[in-house]
Amino acid sequence: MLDKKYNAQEKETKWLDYWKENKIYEFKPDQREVFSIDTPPPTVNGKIHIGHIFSYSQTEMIARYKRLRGFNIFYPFGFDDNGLPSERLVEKEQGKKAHEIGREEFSKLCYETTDKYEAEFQELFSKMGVSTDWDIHYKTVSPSTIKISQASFLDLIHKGHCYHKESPALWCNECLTSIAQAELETKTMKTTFNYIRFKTVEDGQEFTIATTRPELLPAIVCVFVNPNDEEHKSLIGKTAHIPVIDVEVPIMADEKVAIDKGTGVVMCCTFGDQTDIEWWKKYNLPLKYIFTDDGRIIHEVPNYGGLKIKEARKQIIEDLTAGGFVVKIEELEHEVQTHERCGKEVEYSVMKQWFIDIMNHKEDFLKIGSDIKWYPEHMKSRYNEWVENIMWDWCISRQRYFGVPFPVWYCKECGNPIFARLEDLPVNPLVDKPHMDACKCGCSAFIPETDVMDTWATSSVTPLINMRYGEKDNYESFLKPMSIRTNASDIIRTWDFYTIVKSFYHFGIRPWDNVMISGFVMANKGEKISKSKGNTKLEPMDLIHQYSADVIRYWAGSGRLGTDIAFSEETLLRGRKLVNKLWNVAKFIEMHLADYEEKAFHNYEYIDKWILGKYQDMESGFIKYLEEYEVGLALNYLEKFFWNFCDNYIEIVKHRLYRPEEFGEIPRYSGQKTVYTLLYKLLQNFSIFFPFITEEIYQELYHNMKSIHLTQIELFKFDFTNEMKNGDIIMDIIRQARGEKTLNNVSLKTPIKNFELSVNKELEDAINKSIKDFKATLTIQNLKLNHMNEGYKINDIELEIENPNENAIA
RNA sequence: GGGCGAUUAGCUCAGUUGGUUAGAGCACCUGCCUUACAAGCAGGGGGUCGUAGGUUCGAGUCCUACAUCGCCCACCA
Repeated sequence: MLDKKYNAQEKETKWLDYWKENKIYEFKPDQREVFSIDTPPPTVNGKIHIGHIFSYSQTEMIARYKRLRGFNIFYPFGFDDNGLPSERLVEKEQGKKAHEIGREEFSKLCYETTDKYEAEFQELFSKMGVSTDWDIHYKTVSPSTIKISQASFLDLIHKGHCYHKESPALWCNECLTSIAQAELETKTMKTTFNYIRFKTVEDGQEFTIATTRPELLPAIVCVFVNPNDEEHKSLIGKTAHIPVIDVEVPIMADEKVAIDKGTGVVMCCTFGDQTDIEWWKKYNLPLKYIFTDDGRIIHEVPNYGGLKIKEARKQIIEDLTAGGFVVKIEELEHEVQTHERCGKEVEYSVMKQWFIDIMNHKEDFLKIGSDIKWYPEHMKSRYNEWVENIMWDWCISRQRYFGVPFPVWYCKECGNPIFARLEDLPVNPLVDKPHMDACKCGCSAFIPETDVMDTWATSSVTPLINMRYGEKDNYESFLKPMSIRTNASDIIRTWDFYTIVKSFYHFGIRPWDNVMISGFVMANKGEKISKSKGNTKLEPMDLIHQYSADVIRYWAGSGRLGTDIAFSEETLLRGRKLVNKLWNVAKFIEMHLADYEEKAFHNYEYIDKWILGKYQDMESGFIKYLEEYEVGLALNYLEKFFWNFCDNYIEIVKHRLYRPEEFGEIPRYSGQKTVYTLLYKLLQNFSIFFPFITEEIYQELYHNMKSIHLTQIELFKFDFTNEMKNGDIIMDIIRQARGEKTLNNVSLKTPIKNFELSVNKELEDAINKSIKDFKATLTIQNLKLNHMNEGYKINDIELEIENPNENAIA
C-alpha cells in the first residue's frame, strides 16, 4: 500500500541505497546499442551551485530517456581537478600562494583538497538522482588520466601538430602563468586616455599620441600612422623623439591604423596588445620587453624599474605632466582583457611555450563542427564564430604546479627535447629519468620540464579517457564518436572546441554526433549567478531538503534548451503540486486494482478509448521533443496530458470503478485496464524527471523489473481517432455543465434533473456509446438528445436545487 | 562595430510544419469539504502576441526595417 502522504526525504534515501546496492545504473557492454554521454567533469574549485544542477539534470534526463528506449547507457561522471582552478582553491583555503608553500607540499594539498570536494560533489549529484555508474567515474589528475593526457601530447608531437617555441603569449601576472585566448574574459574598466605630445627629430614637427598605457613608453619601438592620413602622412619616414624616456624610434606607415581613432597616430610597444605583436612580426621590430613576470617594470628601465605597472603609469603621467608633454587627459571606460580565473588584466610575455597548432587547421575544425548536430542549432554559429576569429595557436604550457606534467626533458647541452616513450607513461620528469642515457649530442645531463599542461589540455581528452585510449580492453569500437556532448554555452570555445581539435588530430573525425547546449541560471531576469555578485545563496543541498530532488529536477527540467532560466520558487511549487498529484492519483488507482488481473482485452469503453488515444497522441509529441533533447518541452507536454487525465478521465471512470453493480463488471475491467496501463506509462515518462517517486509507486504497484529505470517504453498502436475527436467535444460539454453548477454555487455532485442537448449524428453516436459515463459524471437524471446537422448546442440544464435563488439574495 | 538569441496576461513561461474564439502555472475574484488529492476541485476576469511595413484566402508563427534587453566576438593606439 502506498502511504497516505509521500515522504520524499525518506523515500529518496531509500531508493538511492537500493539503486546502489542493485547496481541499477551499472555499465556493462552487451548486445544493446550504446548511447554514450560525454558530460562535463565539473571544475573542482569550490561549490556546486544551482547552475550546475540545472545543466547536469538536463543531461541526466536524456540518459534516463535513452535508457527507457532500450539503449545501453554509457554515462561516466568525472571531476576536473587538475590545473589552475584547483590551485586557486587551495591557495584560497591556505591563505598562501603556491610558491610560498613549495611544489611538493602544494601538490599534496591539492590532492587532499580536491578529494574532499569531490566527495561532496559526488554526494550532491547522487542525491539529485544522477544515474551514472560511479564505478567508472574519472578524475583529471589520476595516473590513468595523466597517462592518456601525456599520450595525447606525444601523439600530437609525433604528428607534428604540437611545437615548443619562444613566442609572445598571453600572461597573467597574478597567476604567474601563460594562458590561452579562450581563458580571456573582457571586463569594463575605468581608466584615463592620455594625449601626449611628441616631436620629430628631423624638423621638430609636433604630433600627439593618445594612449591608455603611458607606462609602455619605455617599450616603444615604432610609431605608426595610416598612409592615407592627410594630416599625418608627412611624418612617415621621420624619427620620433619619445619624451621623458628620451629615445628615438622610426615613424612608419600601416593600413591598420584607424585615422579617426585617438589622434590617428599610434605607438607600437612590445607588447601592449595584439596589434603590437602583429606589427612586431610584420616589420621585424626590435623586442623591448619591460615587464617582469609578476607585473613590475624591469630594473633596467631607468626611473621606473621595480615599480608595479599601475604605479609606473601614475609616475610617468606625473613626469610627462611636469615636462609639459601632456595635452589633455580624458576619463575613459573601456574593455580590457582579463584572465577569467582571477579577473586581473593580462599582459604578454615572451618565453618558450608549448603550442598546439590551431591556425593551420581552422577549416578542418569548421568542417568537423558541421559534421556534428548542435542542439539548439544556433549554438553552432557560436562555435563557428569562435573558430573563425581565433588568432593564436593554443598555448598549453602553464608555469604552474598542479597539473599534468609534460613528459619531456631537455638536453642540458643542446637543449634538445627528449620525449618519454609511450610505454613509460605516466611520467613525472621532475622525478623520473628519461629512457636514454645520453642525448644525440653526447651529453648525459637532462633538465626536466617544469611546466604543466593547461587544464583544458586534459579536459579536452574526456572522450579518450572514456574510451580508455591506449589500453588493451578499450571502448574505442563504440565510442568513436560518442553519442552526445552536453554543456552550457560558456564553454563552447574551450571544452567543445579543444575536444574537437584533439579528436581531429588523433582520429580525424568528430568526437561526438551531437552537442546539447544548456542555458544559464539567472538569479533574476538578466542577472547571471556569480560569486562576484553574491547571489549564489541558493544552496542545492538546502533546496533538496526543502523541496526534494524530484521537485528540484522539475525546475531544472523546465524551459527550453539553450535558453537562460531564472531561478523560480514558483516553478518549484508547481513541481511540488505535480509530484503530489502523481502520488494521489497512484493511490486512487491502487485502490481499484486490488482484484485486477492482467489479460488480453479489446472491449474498451468509449471514454477509455478516448484517453488511450489522447495518450498515444501525447506520447508521440513527447518522444519527438526528447529526440531533440528538449526535456523541458517534453515535460510540459506530458504534464498537460497528465492533468487532463486526472481532472477529466479519472473523474469519469471512478463511477465505473466504484460501482460495478450499476455499471457492470466488463466496463469496470475496461477502466481498470486503462488506468493500470496508463499509470504505468505515465510513471515511465515521469521517471525521466522524477526518478524517486516514480520508483516508489512502480515498486508498489508493478515491480515486474528490478527498477522502473530498467523498463522500456513500448509504443501504443491504437487507432482511436474518432473517439479522440468526439471525446474532446464531450469534455467540452461536461466542462460547460460543471460551469453551470459552479455558477449556481452548488457542489458538483448536485444532480441535473433535466439535461437537453442538440447534437449532430456523429456526436449523438459518441454520447450513446458513453452514455452511462456521461450521465454519471454530471449526475444527470434525465437526458434528452435532439438532432441537429452541425456541431452541438446545450438547450437546457435544470439543476435540482431546493431554492435556486437562495444564493442570489444578498 | 560584427554575430546570435529574446520580446506573448500583473509575474514566470508554453505555443511542433502559418489554419477556426492565443494557452498553462502563480497572483487576483467567485463558488465547492465531491468515498485519490483543500499542497484539492469547478469556474471567472485579464493579452490590439515589442513597433512599423510586407507576403498570404489566412500571420504570435514567414520576410524586411527599427526599438529594447541578453549573450558571444572584435575594438580597446
